[in-house]
Amino acid sequence: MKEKNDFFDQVYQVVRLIPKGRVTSYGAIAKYLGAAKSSRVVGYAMNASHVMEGIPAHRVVNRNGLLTGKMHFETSDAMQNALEAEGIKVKENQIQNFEKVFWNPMEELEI
DNA sequence: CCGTTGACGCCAT
DNA sequence: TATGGCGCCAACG
Repeated sequence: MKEKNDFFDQVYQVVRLIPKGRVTSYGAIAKYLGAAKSSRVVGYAMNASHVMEGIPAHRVVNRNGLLTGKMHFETSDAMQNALEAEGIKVKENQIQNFEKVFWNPMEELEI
């Protein structure tokens, strides 16, 4: 089977590898893929991920730990609810202890 | 085909 | 320290 090296697919695979109860940022994924300045594209890929299954987009937030994309979920509470269901505390759309639950693909994974 | 927008991030002021 | 602007890549009108 052949895997597409498309940037989108790369993003999807990294997002799927995010452990439960952990989160990461768009920039971290982009940087991990070698496109640190293309963090926007990561977010765009997430937008398209909603048609895909197995993409825990709720575990991906901006570098501030803010749930910037919650509005793109089925409901505004879906993202926060999903995060809290995994033990992640969210307050005012912002992840608490963000640096503690932050999952860095650069350290956990290997290019 | 060209212009605008977007679930971001960094730099400059 | 806070606010604004630019860059980057892809999709949409």
